[in-house]
Amino acid sequence: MDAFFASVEQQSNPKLRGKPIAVIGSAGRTVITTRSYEARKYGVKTGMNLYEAKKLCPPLIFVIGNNEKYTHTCRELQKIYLRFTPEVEAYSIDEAFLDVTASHHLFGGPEAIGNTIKKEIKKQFGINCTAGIAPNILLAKLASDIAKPDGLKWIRPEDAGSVLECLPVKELWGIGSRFSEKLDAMGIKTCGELGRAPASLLRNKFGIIGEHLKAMGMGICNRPLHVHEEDPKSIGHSMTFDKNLSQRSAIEAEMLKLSDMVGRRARRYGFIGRKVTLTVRYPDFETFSKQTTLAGHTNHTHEIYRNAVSILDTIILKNSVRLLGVSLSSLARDQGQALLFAEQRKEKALLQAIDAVNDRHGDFKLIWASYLRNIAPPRVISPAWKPSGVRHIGVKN
DNA sequence: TCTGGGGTCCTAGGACCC
DNA sequence: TCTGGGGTCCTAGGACCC
Repeated sequence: MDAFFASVEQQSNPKLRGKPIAVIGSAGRTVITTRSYEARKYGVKTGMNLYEAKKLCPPLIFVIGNNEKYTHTCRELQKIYLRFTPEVEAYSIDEAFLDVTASHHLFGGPEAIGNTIKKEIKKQFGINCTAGIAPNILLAKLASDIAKPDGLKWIRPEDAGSVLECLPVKELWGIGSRFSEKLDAMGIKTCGELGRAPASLLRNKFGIIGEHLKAMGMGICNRPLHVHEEDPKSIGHSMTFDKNLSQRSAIEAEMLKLSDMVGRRARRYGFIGRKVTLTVRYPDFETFSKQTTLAGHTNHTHEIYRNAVSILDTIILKNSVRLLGVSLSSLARDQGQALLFAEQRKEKALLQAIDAVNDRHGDFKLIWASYLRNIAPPRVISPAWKPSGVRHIGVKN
């Protein structure tokens, strides 16, 4: 989708159409999540703080994101894609890969599919999207980037070389600012140059990734579509506070809330984890994390919390805290293993009862009193949200 | 009205084992 | 008259993505 969150907002509120708008979170400290094409002309970028954006674009209108609208639209979009092929990977909340190798002839070719999907989305939701067609997803992503907004581009195998020859390496999916700087320092600026660079040189400099880089420069990509949701590697939550925290009690209350959110999501999707990671960010943005490995797996709120606190006990905080994060990793599926101790069985029963209440009446309806004062309004949804699996968070089914 | 939140993968050093 | 080679797991940090 083109400027997905912003387009949805402009569609649902006609007064916003044709104007520079930016979708933001409701928290005190928030950034631009998506900006309309009208705002892009002024140089407003994703990740910018509001002050900076307003300075660049004085008429900019801030709109607090509405997660339900975006997730609902996302799910409806999946239905459209599935009319053309079962091979659909929901890559993020506004992006999907469709493998139409086996089905395109039924619909008049890939271009016809792209155009039909574009029309159908425009008709149903009033929003624009861009389709990229190519022999692999690296080039399909590139094609859609080139064709944005409201476009359709087909990079045929025989055209890949000429498209890539003069393209800056940074334009490729997987090459960010760091790699592009390092490549630049080696005299490699374009994909053409990257594709021709000696494999040994890239390997010495970047290890295994160096070989991937060369392949990318040549437009080669063998990544298959992830049609079926894969088991997650980690489940985590983090939060930037409106005001930096310095009191230990306030920090612990936030850690309990984050541990509860993590545990609840793990329980909902049937995962247990063996590593707990605590992330801390200071006001100067220095950020670090520490993790601990548990004796066994868990998804119990207080076991996650206790381990996070034990990590905190090993840290001498040198300043107040801007952000805290709690994450559970080394995940396994919860096979309902018997719990050894009566205390654990009791806690499990308690958590099941709490989860049942919250499933029925909404998140945070039944919580621990120690973080009662910490319930913040929901943050704007991560664009990496997926319509199924554990990334499906914070929104009612 | 200074800088969000959700992830994945890779690296490199150290502990530990046989 | 100096100290191998194979491996696993753990940890912290960095790069990338939406």
